[in-house]
Amino acid sequence: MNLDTQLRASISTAVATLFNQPVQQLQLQPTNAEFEGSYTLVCFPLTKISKKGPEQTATAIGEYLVANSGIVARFNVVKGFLNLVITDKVWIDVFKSIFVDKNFGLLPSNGKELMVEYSSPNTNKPLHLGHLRNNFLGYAVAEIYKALGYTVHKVQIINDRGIHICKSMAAWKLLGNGETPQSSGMKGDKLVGKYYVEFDKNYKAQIKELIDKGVSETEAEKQAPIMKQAVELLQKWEAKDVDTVLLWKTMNGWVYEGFDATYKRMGVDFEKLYYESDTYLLGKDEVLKGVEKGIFFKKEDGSVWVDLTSDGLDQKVLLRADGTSVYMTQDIGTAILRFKDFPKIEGQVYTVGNEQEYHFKVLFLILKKLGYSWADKCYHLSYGMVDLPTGKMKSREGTVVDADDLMQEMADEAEKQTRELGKIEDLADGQVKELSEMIGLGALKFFLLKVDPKKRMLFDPNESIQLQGHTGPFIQYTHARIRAIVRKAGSMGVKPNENELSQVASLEASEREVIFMINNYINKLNEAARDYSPAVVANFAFDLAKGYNQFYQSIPIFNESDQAKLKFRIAFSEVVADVLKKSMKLLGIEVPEKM
RNA sequence: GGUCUCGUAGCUCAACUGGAUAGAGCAGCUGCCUUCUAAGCAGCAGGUUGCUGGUUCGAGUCCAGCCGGGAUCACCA
Repeated sequence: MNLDTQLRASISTAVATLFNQPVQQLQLQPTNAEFEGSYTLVCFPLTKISKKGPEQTATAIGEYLVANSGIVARFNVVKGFLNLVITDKVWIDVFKSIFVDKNFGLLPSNGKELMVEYSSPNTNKPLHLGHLRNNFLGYAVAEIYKALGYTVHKVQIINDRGIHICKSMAAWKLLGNGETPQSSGMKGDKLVGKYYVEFDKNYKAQIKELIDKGVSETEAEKQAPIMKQAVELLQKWEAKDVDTVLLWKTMNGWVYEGFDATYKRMGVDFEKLYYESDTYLLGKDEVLKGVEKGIFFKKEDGSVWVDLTSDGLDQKVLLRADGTSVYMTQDIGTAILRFKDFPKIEGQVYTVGNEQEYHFKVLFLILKKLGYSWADKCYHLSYGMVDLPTGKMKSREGTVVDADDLMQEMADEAEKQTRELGKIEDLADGQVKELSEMIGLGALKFFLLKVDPKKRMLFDPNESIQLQGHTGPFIQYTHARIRAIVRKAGSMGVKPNENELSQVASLEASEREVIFMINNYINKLNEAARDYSPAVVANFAFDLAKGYNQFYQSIPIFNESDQAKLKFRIAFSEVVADVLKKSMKLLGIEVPEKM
């Protein structure tokens, strides 16, 4: 049985026996480093039923546990805090059960299914730093749920239609001279992005020209020829004009080739792709049904609205006066479609920036009003913006950090630092590249994931490229160093086995602490899943690596003459490496055997 | 203006959801490589948790009011 639950059960029995009262909630927490013990019971809440002071209550429980539980060696009481020392035998048993469990950290299927949407870019420009946070977050959340036994469907909706792509198309037609990724050697998404920028430049120039001629600004924005062409392309596209659709397909195709390369390097994947061009007409029927049922209402001009004022929100349009859909309508339709495609999912997670919080609040309310019970299980994984030291990223000011460029810079920097440290002598060329990629991306992913998703964060390039301290490479390094120990043990013929582990009589403090952390791994995964926060896992991995390094530095493993202890420490090291690897894997970060 | 959100060491972030003397990393200073990888470890220094009240055994955390950032309130997506 799990030590946690065992301890809780013992305490419950103690309280029930001593005070003749059932317990409600036990407040059990890790003991602060300054006191002896591993678990601490907060006794203030128990004084009501014990009818004694906090110290006496704690002492009574402590004495009972030492006498009866079989797992508590001794205790100390500081104010109302009961610090419990668990016997080393119990810790060794805990470790043993983890050591023999080859699937430790991976729960068996719980039969539940979940959908996670992330990425969901527009197809008119390349992916940037903001998308990286989005993708790493969505991917990691999906992986964390998988580890907890869920079947997870990763999806995205690609915004492949609309005025934005028509702008790139208009500029390409006008200025492209038939340029293609092949003819220019440019990555497809970059090429289309280039024409999006071209559009903007020309558009601005044309507006200025018109204003100089005395046209008003709002009028100039409409009259600019290049904008007129973009709008015309959008209309033609909606009318399924053959040439326009062909150009649209071609240019989107370029973008997808580019995206695929970027996703591959990022290490993310998707089970199913939804395209806005397929779904943008969905939802209208649902809205009309809603009107019949009286959930929505129609205004005189024919537009359809939902009234959310009783929920503290506003009125929101769902169909325009001309009967066409808006973004919300489409999202209603897509949500319903997804539950038809995957009937067993119990909910959806939308990984979308926090500027759309209002939108999702409204969406989920509407779905609930329409009678879909799963609306309660839809969650907007709302993450904060990534700021640069210079402020916000702005495409117009050219301060956008490109995803491909950034990944390359990280890998280059990793290689540079690896060379400086003189660590590549025993590696072949190909291995250097592979290692640099692993370290560079590890640094980047960890940097973006270690922060609570909900909070906006600062991306300082100089800091992100750091490979020491609170970083991914620190954890990768710890893993590699442990693997070197395990290899050495193997070559010496030291092979730990289950039975010998019990021959160890006592543990060092650093060993106890690390076992405590490993034993807490599943709790941390649950916490991360509950909060949709990979940062919990990232910080767990960091703490574990740090804890192990303290052990490593204070105890020279191979100096140990006691064979049982030596073998225990090899097994112990192996398990730490394994848990580091597994937890990092959930973040999409690989760990090396050597570095 | 309404709603939401954030404010913690010089900087970047934690704080197990109300618990003990608020912790890490970076930057700064001091030690530790003839023994398993120093991308490491140990230590020093750094704080009125934006401000003022309130709730209680106990508040960075909950409530109210200020101050200061940000987001959002389209027949855009």
